[in-house]
Amino acid sequence: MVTLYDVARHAGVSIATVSRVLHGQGPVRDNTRARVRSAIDELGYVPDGAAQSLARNRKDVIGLVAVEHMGLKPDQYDIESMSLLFYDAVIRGVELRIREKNWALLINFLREEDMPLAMAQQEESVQSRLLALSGKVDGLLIGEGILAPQTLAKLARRLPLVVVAGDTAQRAVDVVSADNWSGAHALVEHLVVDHGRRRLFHIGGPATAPDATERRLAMAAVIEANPGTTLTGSFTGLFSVMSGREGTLAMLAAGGELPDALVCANDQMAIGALRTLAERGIRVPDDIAVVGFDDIFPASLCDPPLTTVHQPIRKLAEVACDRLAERINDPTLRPKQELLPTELVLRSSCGCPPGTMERWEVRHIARRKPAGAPKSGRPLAGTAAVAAEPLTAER
Amino acid sequence: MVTLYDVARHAGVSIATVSRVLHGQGPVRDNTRARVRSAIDELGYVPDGAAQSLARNRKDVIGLVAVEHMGLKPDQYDIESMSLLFYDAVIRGVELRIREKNWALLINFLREEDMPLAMAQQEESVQSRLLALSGKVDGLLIGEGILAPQTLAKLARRLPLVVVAGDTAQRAVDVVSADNWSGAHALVEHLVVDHGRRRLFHIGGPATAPDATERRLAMAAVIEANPGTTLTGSFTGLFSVMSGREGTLAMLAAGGELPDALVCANDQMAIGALRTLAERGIRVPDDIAVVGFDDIFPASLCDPPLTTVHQPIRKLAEVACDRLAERINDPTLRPKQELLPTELVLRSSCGCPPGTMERWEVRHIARRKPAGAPKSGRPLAGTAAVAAEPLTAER
DNA sequence: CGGCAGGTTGTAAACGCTTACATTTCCGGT
DNA sequence: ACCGGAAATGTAAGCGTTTACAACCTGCCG
Repeated sequence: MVTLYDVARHAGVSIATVSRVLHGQGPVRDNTRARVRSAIDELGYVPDGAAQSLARNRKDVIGLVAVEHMGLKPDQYDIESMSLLFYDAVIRGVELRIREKNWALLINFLREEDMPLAMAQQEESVQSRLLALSGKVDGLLIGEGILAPQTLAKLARRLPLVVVAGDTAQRAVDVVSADNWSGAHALVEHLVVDHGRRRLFHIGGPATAPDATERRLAMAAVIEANPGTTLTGSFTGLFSVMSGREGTLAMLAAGGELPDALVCANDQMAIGALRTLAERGIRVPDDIAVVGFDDIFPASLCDPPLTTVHQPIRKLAEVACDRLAERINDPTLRPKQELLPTELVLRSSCGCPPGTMERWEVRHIARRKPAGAPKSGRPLAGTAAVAAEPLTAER
Repeated sequence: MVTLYDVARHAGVSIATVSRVLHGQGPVRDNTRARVRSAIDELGYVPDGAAQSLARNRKDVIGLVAVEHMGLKPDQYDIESMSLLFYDAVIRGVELRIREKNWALLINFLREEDMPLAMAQQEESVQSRLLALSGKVDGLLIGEGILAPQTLAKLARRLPLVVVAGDTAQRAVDVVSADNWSGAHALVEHLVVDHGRRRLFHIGGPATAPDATERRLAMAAVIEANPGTTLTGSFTGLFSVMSGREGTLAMLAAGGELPDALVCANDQMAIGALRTLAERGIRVPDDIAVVGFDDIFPASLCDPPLTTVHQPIRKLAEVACDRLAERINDPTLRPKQELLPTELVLRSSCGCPPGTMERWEVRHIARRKPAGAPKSGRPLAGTAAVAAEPLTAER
């Protein structure tokens, strides 16, 4: 390994001078600089990142922790077919932003097998993974509601930390999220008010996902605000295409009259639903409307194109990075929670004529706290508002 | 910041003892261990990664450099709609593998704006980015044919390095790729032999992408081997949905009889083609067959479902990580090139009856070197075999 | 009771860099 | 020539770990 000393010796100067040349600061005579430069590339010298970090007391690396919901059996995890797309876009957005700052990005996935919130032992293992990670970075971007709030707060005390796409009710840490509630509210309202769909079925996300909870609560709010509208049933999925299929099958198995609309907590599940309905010969949107959330790439490709809510992922990433940078600069900052506006994307799976496809920015809607909002220790479970309705297909 | 010294003082021992407790090696009396342990979590101590790396002389971090082809204008880069999916899956696969080794993953995207191979100045900037990166990692996984072979070889001399999805003709470095040639060969042969499609149009990938070149050459080989088969034209795209659209429009603009089949170098472009054809009222596969490559998630969702070639991405990632680990252990190893088998995925866009959808593993096909194989300095351009055919729509 | 082998703990030297401070060199003005 | 000060360069002290080696116990045997 070539070190500063080698370069210095080769150029006949001291290591301080080499360092000065490397960083272009401090006065160096032109011909010295030239000598050092040529020594550097003759030897192929590259500064050691670890040593630099140690000396500078900063690493210029931030970490991103993404959460992945998966089937119960670890071996069901099928990378090839299950790009979640949301975090993929977040990763790209973050990378795009931090390269301007000359930082590097360390990524880490937390899969559900890693984090059944129930099992203390595994929670421990997640924590130790995060601690190890935290030794290698200057700050952490952390997805969703992986960790119990107190754990999060504890981690935040040790390390600059911004929660991405998490629960903005969290007041002890920085959070940047899309406005899931308003988006979902606008979406369901569109179904109910504009298309007159009254009988709704919900395929929700995992209880551990705060965004899924937001969407569920928004749906409940619309139902409550529109007499005559009912939730005919719901199903709790894992955000996967397969979950969408299972939820749809559960809905059909319940028998009775078909609901007017199927509201899925994300696009993957909506896609699973579309395919399952197509197999059964059920027409969308004629027999039943289907909507998703996220506006992932394939959403515009299905048949019919999926009405959904667009998440401002790039913006999300940018804001999160900037917030993290601020916090790294000044760890004493008061935590902020920021909600980014979402957009309704009307395609035809909701009943809109094909080609509507305009995007409407969803204005933030002042959110009325649901009456039965849970104040429990396990945060964000918050199914209360919906669970009050009869559930025909609960898992 | 809490250091080893703080812990040592707090526990009334020396830093060496604390270090021993941390790593469970070297004999430590039980009650000392307990004292240290409790000091550690009272103080919330976490070892500093930089200092560890420096002392241990290894970083336990590897880098992944992904290549992204994009529109000419940087601001066309639209994260939300343009997850490339291939590297997303690679990232997941790599992360899954290296976590077993307790390594971390540093990711870096090289976008085309970063690397117009023509412009020496920018090539410089890419190199400096890679050098900076190389100071922070123990080894590098590097995508595709980003760098000129000599640059790659130079980098490989400094740092353990494995090329992922690159050109296996490269003999100076480790390469792990899917067998693009055999996959594309089997796919096109299926169109020609099984479905009797004779007049083919090609929408290819960027000249800088070795996999695109492989696919193009395989197609040329099938055409050459089957008299009566012709290439009616081709278009060079950027692997994006939009490119697929443009290619299709170019094909249509050329006028004359519609080709029998449209062979796209990846699924995104095939999807763009499908949508464009649908708009024009052209039926697939009745009027024209369309096939893609990669088998990304949305490929099974389009209408009609896309016949394509499945890439063993997870396997690719695993093998690449293992190879890198070997090389890190022993940098003197002779470079190996490995080709992973691909699978034909027959859906209905090629003319197969719906529901065929079996996967056939594509056996490796002994590849006959194309006659006009370029030995030029600019590697992998290799359009020769196809360029011999008349091109109705070249860009 | 001395000595010795283990087991246990402490000391100090790296690791490769940055940077405050000390030292030398250079230059123009007298 | 000489001097002062600015410019250029060198010296050395960290940064927080790991780890070879030295030093110290402890208890047991002779």
